[in-house]
Amino acid sequence: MATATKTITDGKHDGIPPRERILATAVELFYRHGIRAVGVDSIAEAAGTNKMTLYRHFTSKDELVAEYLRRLADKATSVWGRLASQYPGDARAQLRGWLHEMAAHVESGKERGCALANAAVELPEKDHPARRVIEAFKTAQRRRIIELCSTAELTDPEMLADELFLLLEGARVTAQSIGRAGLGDRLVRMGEAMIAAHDK
Amino acid sequence: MATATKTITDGKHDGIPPRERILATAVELFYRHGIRAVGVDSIAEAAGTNKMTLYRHFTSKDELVAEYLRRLADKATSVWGRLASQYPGDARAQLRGWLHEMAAHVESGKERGCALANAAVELPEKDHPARRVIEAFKTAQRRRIIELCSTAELTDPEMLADELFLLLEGARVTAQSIGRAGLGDRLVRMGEAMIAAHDK
DNA sequence: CCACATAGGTACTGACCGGTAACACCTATG
DNA sequence: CATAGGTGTTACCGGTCAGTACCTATGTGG
Repeated sequence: MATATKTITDGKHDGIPPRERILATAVELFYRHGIRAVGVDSIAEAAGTNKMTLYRHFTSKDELVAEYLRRLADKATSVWGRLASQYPGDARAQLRGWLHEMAAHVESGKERGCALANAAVELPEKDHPARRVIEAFKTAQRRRIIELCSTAELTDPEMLADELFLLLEGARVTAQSIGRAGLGDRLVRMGEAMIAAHDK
Repeated sequence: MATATKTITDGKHDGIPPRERILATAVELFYRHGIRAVGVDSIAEAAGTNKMTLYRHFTSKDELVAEYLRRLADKATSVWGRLASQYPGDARAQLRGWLHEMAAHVESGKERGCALANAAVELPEKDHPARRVIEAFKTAQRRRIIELCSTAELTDPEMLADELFLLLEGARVTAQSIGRAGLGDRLVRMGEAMIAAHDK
């Protein structure tokens, strides 16, 4: 089991500091196998270091998990800026761009759902440090979509935003049970139809 | 930890056979705390029995998990029959009835998402016995909704069914991260709007 | 050249996990 | 009354888990 998971940050840790290697490895392993399924030992080893060094950078596994989610949340949040600069001043194009991007992402390769949502399933204890990260991210995400629908001057923006938000959340869970064949295209069609239905 | 989880099937196991008590306890504990978080020992103890008896009825924990999911899948499937007899010959009423029921369920009490979907998140190994149960249930569920939309003579039944299906799947995951305050009402509004949009 | 911080390595603790062996019990049926 | 099958109880196995103690590099800045 230990030898089964090969080094992630590999070659020979090219001057990348251990904390970074550990986090990159955590992103890979936690997402792929689940948080509870991956031990800190496996992460340390796959990151080309050891448990002691891991515990010098993270006070506990729970904290490592929280950091792991924080990292993914930041990455997911960054797309809004990219879309804003890609379609400046065009809120609706940004919204549709997000829909298309998510649809492609859901259907592509190694999708295993939203890491934040998955973590919420795996960690029901409501005082877990990861909980704050998850709730903050999802709430912000929803707010952003509402705002986008609003500035795009679509009717009933909050309802449309919820429809789109839940549609995509649903798609990402469902991909894990039913599968993701053709899901991307269907997602785009449904999303576009919802947006069109809220055109003024 | 052992003493923390009190007996589920309690009073004094009123002639209920151990297998039944174990399964009932598994439904409770697996759903509430997650599958990986609950040991077979806890289940046996909370069921007022012990590990040996548990293993006399289930060949492994994985099999117990599969049975636990099978039980919930059957229960969820049974509502279709109930709705059919409640609104005989009226497919659209059955569909709307399902929507309302799910909305109420999502907002109510101790919702922690769909047990089947949660299990898919917790058990990514694709050869796990639970996987077959999950996939079969979700596929059948989707098919049933498509068929209902179809016989209700709504336009583009497959797309509408997917919209409703993903909307509710999304709602159940989201309830675990953002929370479920007011979600039921919003769910009904969105679902009704989707159905209305597919009226001929 | 030394001091100090950071990293790697090994070995350990104590708890828990899934699963099994051996044995005592209790009840129902012959 | 005898026997048999389902049940309860205890103890154990090997493995893994999160977390820590301790010691040895290695490198960097004074």
